[in-house]
Amino acid sequence: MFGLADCNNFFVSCERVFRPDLRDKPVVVLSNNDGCVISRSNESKAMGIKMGEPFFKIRHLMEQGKVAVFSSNYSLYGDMSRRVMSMLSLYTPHLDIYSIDEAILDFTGLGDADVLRAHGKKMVRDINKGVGVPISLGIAATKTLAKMASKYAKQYPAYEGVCLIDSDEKREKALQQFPIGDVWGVGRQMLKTMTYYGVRTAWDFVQRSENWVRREFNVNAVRTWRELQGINCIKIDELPYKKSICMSRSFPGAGISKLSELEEAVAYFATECARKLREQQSCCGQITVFAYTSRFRQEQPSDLLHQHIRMNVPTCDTAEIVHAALECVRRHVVQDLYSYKKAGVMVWDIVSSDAVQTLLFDEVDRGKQKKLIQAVDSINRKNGHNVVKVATMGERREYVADHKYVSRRYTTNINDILELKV
DNA sequence: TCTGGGGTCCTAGGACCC
DNA sequence: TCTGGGGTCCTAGGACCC
Repeated sequence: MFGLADCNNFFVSCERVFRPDLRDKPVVVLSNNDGCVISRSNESKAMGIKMGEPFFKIRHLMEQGKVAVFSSNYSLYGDMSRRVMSMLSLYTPHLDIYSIDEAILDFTGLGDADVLRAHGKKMVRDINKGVGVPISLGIAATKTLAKMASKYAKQYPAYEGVCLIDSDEKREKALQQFPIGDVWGVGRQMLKTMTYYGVRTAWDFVQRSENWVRREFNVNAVRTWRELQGINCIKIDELPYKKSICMSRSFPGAGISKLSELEEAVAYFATECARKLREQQSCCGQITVFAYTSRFRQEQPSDLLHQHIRMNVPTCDTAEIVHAALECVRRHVVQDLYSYKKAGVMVWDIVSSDAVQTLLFDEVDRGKQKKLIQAVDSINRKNGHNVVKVATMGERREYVADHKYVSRRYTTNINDILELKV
């Protein structure tokens, strides 16, 4: 049996831990640049605020005091996530962290349904008490079913946060009431096809033949189809390292028009990618740079920059990656008449640092380079992020723009710690 | 005026091999 | 009516997830 633990309205819940006055109030958390809504409390969902809704469309609600708004505070959410995960790991011999707010627990051999339910309820209570974040736990024979169960656990308060699917009868009932579009693995495109064929619930879906599923969709859909019938076939890999790393941002206001500004941003993104590569002891073989103008501003000239470079030898060296990224920018004709709203750097074709294929006629002294990187990393670790950096990055420290409603970093910055007045 | 960011996996089609 | 057969590897694009 698997347990799927999902934090309810995670970012909002994190904010509420330090703002108990907002417990039963409508709350939303915004994306970078205060762009759009990415987390909603149940109360804001009930008000009809949609996931991904642009902030400007609901600003009036905030101004009327009807909804509390927060900019995203990833230092806080990341730290709260670590706390939740570390508590979750106490309740299973094996924990797979699936995302910032979700994890899969292996409950194999832990006991019968009653034991599991009691175990799960204790876990949910303990985490609520220990971290302050509400959790929903679904338990079933497959991960897809457990995910479905966790949604039921969230939906019905009587379950006290835990829903268990442990018999064919329960599975059948659960499938019959579950909209097909809410099934894990069914996205927008698949939903369209399903609707066309009159498949409305998860139950309708499993009534179809395997051949039909394979014909209309692909092997992933077949896996989902099997999982819904209790056949375990989705493996969540704990990848030792990421296969691609991307760093990108939207620019606020009119965006960026000057080549020099675009270069600064790209140099910064490339620096961060290189740092993340080294963090997981890996090197990248290829580098992609992209930038584009607003897709919402039809009347302005539009442009798409998309260039990539293959490295002779996989690298994690900041200077080398920045250099390649800037080369990508310079290959493209950047004109002042374009306002780039978003840009980013992606590094991929990633290999482990100790498995790099070297080049016989390599022109770079990699030993020397390595020493330099280590020295720079060690200075930056001691003295702060990017204290030593490539000059192209300019004076700007980070590309976070508007975050007017950001909360304090209560748990990760000593200056932001809560003060109690007695 | 204002519309996020970061990932993985699969597939089709082309280039190549014998 | 007819066009050989069987492979691998690579890549771009599209699907999905949070």
